Amino acid sequence: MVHRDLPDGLSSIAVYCIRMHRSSGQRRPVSSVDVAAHAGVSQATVSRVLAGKDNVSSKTRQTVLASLEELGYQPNLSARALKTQRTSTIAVVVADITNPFYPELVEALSAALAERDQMMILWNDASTPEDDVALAGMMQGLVDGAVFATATEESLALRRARSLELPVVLVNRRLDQESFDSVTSDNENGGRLVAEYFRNHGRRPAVIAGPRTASTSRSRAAGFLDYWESTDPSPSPIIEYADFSHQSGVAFCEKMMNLDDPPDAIFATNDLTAFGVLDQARRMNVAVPQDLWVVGYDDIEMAGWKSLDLTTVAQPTAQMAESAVELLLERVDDLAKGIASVRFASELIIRGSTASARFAGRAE
Amino acid sequence: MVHRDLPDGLSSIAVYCIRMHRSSGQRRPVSSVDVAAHAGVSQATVSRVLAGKDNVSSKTRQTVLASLEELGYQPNLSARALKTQRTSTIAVVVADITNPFYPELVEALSAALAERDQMMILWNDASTPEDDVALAGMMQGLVDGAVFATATEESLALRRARSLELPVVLVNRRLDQESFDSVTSDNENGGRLVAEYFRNHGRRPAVIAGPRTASTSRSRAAGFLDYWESTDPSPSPIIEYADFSHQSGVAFCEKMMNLDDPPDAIFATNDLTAFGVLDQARRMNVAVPQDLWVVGYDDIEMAGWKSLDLTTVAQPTAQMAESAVELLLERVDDLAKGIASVRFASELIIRGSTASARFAGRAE
DNA sequence: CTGTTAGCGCGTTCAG
DNA sequence: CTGAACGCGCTAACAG
Repeated sequence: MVHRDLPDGLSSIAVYCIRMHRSSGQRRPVSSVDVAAHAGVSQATVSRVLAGKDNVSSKTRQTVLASLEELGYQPNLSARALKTQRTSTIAVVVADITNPFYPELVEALSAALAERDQMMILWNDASTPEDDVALAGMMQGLVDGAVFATATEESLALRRARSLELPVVLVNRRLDQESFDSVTSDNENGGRLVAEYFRNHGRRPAVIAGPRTASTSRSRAAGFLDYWESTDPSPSPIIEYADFSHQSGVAFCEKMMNLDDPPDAIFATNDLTAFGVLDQARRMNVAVPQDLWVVGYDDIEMAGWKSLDLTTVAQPTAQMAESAVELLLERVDDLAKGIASVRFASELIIRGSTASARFAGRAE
Repeated sequence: MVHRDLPDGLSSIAVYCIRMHRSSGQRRPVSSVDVAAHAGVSQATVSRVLAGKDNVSSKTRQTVLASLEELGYQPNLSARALKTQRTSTIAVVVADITNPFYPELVEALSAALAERDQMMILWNDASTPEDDVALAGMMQGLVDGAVFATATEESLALRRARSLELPVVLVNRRLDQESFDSVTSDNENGGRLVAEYFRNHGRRPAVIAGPRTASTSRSRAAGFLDYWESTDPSPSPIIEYADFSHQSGVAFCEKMMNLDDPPDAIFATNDLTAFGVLDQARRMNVAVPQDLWVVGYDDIEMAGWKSLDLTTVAQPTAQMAESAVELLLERVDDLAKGIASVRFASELIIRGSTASARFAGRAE
């Protein structure tokens, strides 16, 4: 420990020494007070240097920076948060991280947050309802806001967030009443693109959607059906609402292929379910795309794998994440600002699970 | 606000009213002081009730609980952390969340942590090196410990953690020098099982491993090669170290199939890479399993899909996560306790990418 | 330009 | 059994 003559820093030095002494057993991390004592300045000055304020002489600044370095100081974030009422931490709420769409979204969110020096707490909402308590606790003073990637109308967590007036943004999903900022892609149009594609190729499709409670399911299915019905008065395609799992696709495909007059195209409102459809088709020796076209939604990376090679609708995940984080941080700064809904365009990506790209050209 | 006659609570009440007043613009969350004022007790008593101490009369306890409920009190976790030096938050460090093995592990960790009332901060280590600074910051007072799922010898983050004396446990991977608790499955034996399986079926294999810096790659490959070389003095199989990506499998398979004397079996030390091998085989019209056997490692869920149907080595992910969390929390309680290495058994799961299960019976 | 002071909300002595 | 007082480490307002 450096010893200096100080005008009035004695008390600080005393504190420092005491701390050094009792530290024998359990070393405590170095605090800004320790640094101040070491540098022979007041703790406030250390704080100023840390904050990069300009009202510090360059000489003192050097001294402090040296002490900072030498002692290996790291700010205590809890203390800072307590004082500033800002944690620089954002919660990301996801229902099922094993659905491979979400890791891609989470990664994009993680990058967008890191870029803005925010930490990320991942909350797995799939768990039991009593987690609600923990969730509320978490939100109180632990995070500045939350990104919900799997919002449903009846989500407990979301209601909690609202009652706590926690800044929230919804990505991917949205709610009927626009009480939160949201970032989505144009799901209606995505569904419409698929319907149009099928229609132009004379296909007779069926649809396997996710749960009705998810806006993505509803919008994608609605976009599909609206187009379909508007272009042909004949009976609507079979549509079933299930969940977003692989198994749903398996079960639906089996059911369809066992019909007397099976459809020759299946639109799944997410890729994971579409993979289930592909799997079951393979198991039942139904040739894809000759006897069955399969289209998914999300364009997750696996959709491009040769073994799956799935035609699907792409959304700009990275941009959506970026936009969501931006919106959220704006709301953290100003809770009262107007609600924004950002919507990105979606795009049909044609692969081997439908006609070859060559034929698909006729789609438009 | 309920009004009561209080012996000495006046000052508290005053504080409470002031807060109510200036809250007009920006409502602040209710604190334990607010609750105390409302219940007509001291803040200390509220704290005692919250902590479930027994030295509170049941009458006061009722009053306080009622106020707690009525005001919708939520403890401020930053303040608690500052006081107790415990955040009840654990960092989970992962290199590449889009590798589908990790979401499964993360989910298991998330469940194990939730069960013990711990929050989870997800840290994506894949990012740039300057994140190291942020990482260090994060660890200082923000988390009680960290689970590293992707430890390599030269990991900056890990070195940081060590220098901060942050409690750490490694899952899945381990380091050469045993300076951290670790939980792995028996990777050597997993590799051995695959080698034995190939040997018993007269296959001439090649191996595509992950990076040398990852213990999983090394152990799995070593287990494979050790067995292979101990049972036959002829030239060792071709082995290549790459990364854990899908693309590595694609590239390796292409290279192998273009050899004059191509191998008729490929062992990839993780499933994602094995899928790449399968994809490329399909692209090159190499029949699996007739002309090429493919085996992966991890047994992620997709390995069981009909379109992929991959023979692989399974490890008990959930148990590993459980064990890791347990070990970590023990160390949080006692930083000085001895280092533990837990190792789980691994198991060969035979699917369609090698012989059918019927033939595979001969493996043992 | 710098030091002193006052809390942020909570847990924990120490009196009574 | 309960209340007053203190301090965790930090930021910010106020003096000088």
